[in-house]
Amino acid sequence: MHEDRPRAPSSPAPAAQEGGKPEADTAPDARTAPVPEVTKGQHALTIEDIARLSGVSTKTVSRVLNHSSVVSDAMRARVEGVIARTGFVPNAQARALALRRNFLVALVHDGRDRGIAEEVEDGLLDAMADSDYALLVHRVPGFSPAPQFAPRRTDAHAAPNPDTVLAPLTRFIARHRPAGLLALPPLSEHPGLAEACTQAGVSCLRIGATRDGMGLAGPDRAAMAQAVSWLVAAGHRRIALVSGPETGFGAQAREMGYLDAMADHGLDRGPSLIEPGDYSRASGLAAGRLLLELSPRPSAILACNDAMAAGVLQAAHERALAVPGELSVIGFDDTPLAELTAPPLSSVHLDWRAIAAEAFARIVDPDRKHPSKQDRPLDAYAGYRLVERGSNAPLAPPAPRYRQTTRAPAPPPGPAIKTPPQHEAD
Amino acid sequence: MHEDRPRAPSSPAPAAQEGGKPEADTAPDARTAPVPEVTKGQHALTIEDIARLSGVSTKTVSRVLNHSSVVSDAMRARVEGVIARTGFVPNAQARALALRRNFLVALVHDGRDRGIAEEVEDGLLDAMADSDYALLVHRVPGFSPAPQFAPRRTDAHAAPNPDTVLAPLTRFIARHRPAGLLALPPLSEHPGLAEACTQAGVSCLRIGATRDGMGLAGPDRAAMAQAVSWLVAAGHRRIALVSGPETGFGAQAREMGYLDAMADHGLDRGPSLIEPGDYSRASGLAAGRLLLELSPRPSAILACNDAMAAGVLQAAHERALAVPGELSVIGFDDTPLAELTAPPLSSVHLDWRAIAAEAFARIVDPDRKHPSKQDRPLDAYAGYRLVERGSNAPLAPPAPRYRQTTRAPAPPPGPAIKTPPQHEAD
DNA sequence: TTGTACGCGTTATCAT
DNA sequence: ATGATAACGCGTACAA
Repeated sequence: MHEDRPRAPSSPAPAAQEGGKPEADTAPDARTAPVPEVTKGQHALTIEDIARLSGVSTKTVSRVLNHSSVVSDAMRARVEGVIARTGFVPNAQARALALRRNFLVALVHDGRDRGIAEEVEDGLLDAMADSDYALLVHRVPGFSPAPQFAPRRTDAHAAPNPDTVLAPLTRFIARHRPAGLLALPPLSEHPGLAEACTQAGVSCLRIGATRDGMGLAGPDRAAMAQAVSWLVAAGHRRIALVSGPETGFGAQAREMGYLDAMADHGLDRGPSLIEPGDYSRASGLAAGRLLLELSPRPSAILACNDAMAAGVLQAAHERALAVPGELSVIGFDDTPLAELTAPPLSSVHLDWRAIAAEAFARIVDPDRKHPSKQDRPLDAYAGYRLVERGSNAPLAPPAPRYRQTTRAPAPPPGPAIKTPPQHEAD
Repeated sequence: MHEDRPRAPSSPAPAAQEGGKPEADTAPDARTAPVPEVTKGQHALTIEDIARLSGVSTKTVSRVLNHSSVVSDAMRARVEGVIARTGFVPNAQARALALRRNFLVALVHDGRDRGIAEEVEDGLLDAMADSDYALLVHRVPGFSPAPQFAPRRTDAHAAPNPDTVLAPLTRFIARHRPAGLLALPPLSEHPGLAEACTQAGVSCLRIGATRDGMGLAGPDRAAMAQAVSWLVAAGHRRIALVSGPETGFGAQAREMGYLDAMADHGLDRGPSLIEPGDYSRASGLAAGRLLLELSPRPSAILACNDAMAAGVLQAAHERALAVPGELSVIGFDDTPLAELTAPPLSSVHLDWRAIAAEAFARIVDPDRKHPSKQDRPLDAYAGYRLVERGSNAPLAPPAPRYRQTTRAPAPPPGPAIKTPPQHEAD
């Protein structure tokens, strides 16, 4: 940074003088002599130190570290003993440089839709917990599917000004060279993303349904269809949907699931029962207001994510509608916020953590890294289930005449979180 | 990884043959010949390529990259032109190795209290957006202050089994060598954290108030006191508090702010008005239930974070208490979830993003990196304000019969989000 | 002001 | 099965 300047006042002393770190300086032989085995707080240990302490070459230590199958057991035990005693940890940067393969996984999002971001991040951290990998979190400006950044509507398929998202992302990749990249929706739906990553030499995993069908998606369509069926089984007939942005492919899958099930049950699925949102709470509130004004009011509203469902709850609150007494509300994704609403939100749980774990596995495992196998649907891995909290209930048996005051007959007291018939899609 | 094994089927071809990347192989001179200037999709460009393309030495390119002040303008222009044309980006790992200083900032948390984690993470990403740095997110097992992990209560000052948190963290640091480490509460209150980081050679910034007063804290105490004063000005007299875990120093600061203000206003601050929580929604719900059973019911409840405030909202919902009509609820931290509750939660906004930005600045800026200057209170940087959403209101004008007082003449109605007198603590 | 030789910590090649 | 040597990409000391 400040090379060639008169004098940098930061580091008090040159690193070479800091500790007693032995280096092959002029007379390497003199260094085989007494050296404190556990050199704490001084300069970091290197593989060379371990080699010297073990009386072997650096390459042998390297082999031990990399679990090479050719080292003899005796040698392995000796080296591992020294490593354990000294607490040596190999330097990830140096390994990355030599291997041309970094021990970083990048999670890339656009700063919105935090709900599933948390789930995926947690799942990744779980998966990486005992590995050598670390998690890089990166944010890019965000692109069209989100309405507030879409000044003018263009063809949904058109690449929306690739420079603002792809160019910075490419620079990020080139700079830090992560082993793999995980893109979160809606970024994962960016048309040029996969190719940009491939060109930059990192394997790209996209989370969520994508238009090319290669995203790491959960069974969105089936899950939403099942949610409708559950409501129907609970006596609901007039079931509305707050859909996602029509530019989003994942949102489309969920909407299709709704349409599937409504058709299967022979229910009215007129357009008025579907209000589009943009995954934000505000849009859910707006949609909820509209839906609750419908002439025969829906007795249940499904939302394509939890934030919009929270907005629907708010709309119900505004109209003094009892939830779940007079209105059932069900969200989607089962994000942490679902248990923070009042009442706690029932939600369709998709196992984003498992999907994240699978993504990590594909990045790390050379076999799965093969282009033909990576970044494709994951239906086999992730199930779904309805997590019932308190925002849904069976339709009250006594059909309401005009304003029959037979208030919700004390819904059956059950456990706060009930998980009815788990449907593992496999 | 798979060295010495018979044959690794992963990489189809040795890297050396992949592209036309010129290397000083046997006859370096032959390579000065025609080379496509923009070599896309092939092997990554190095500083050497840029040097050759610009007709200068690698060191000159390095100087340009590092904004050294000794390069001539002509030379700088030439090199920068080539860099821009080729889209070259320096390899962070190689720089880290040479500089012995990594371009990573680690954000470390224990997996809970996601609210402020998001804010801090966003603030960091903002601050790092145009820098060479990247954000590493790491999770450690979590330690005592959180009740569910505290099997038996010991002295709050005692180090709670350092091995489970410090040892893995030390390994993480040794492995990835971040330039700096940001610890989130409650991890930031871990007694041995700062020393462990210092020993490992990374600068450690702790977010939130710490017992030694060196954490990067906001004006928690003053902000909470002000929150009480705002409620008093709105006519409230019976104001309850859902406090944080008494082992947490940050939570203590907030509770003290409450006590300060209650005393200043000469109000009852008996222990029954304070219910302890653990920052979880469930604890807020439990505390809310208790507080709402009090004989003269509190007209306002403050919570030490937003999640607990959400629990209080739920408790009010259970008792069919109108919020804010019959009960005002105010949260703390102003996290994203505040606008997802019903009604949206008024909350005391602490500028965690600014605090995160300051933390990053201290990590990057060599001047601030000096031990005597780093990791100390930040009152001067962060202000606070009350973000009014919809969960608080003036006490209903029809005053109680006995205590007829001319208090609080219906504060002026304002916009949904009002930021009353900003108090910059400086 | 610019270039040369070497070090950073680790792994791969090729010998033994 | 193990070891010497040369990369990996970039920065620095020192020379020019």
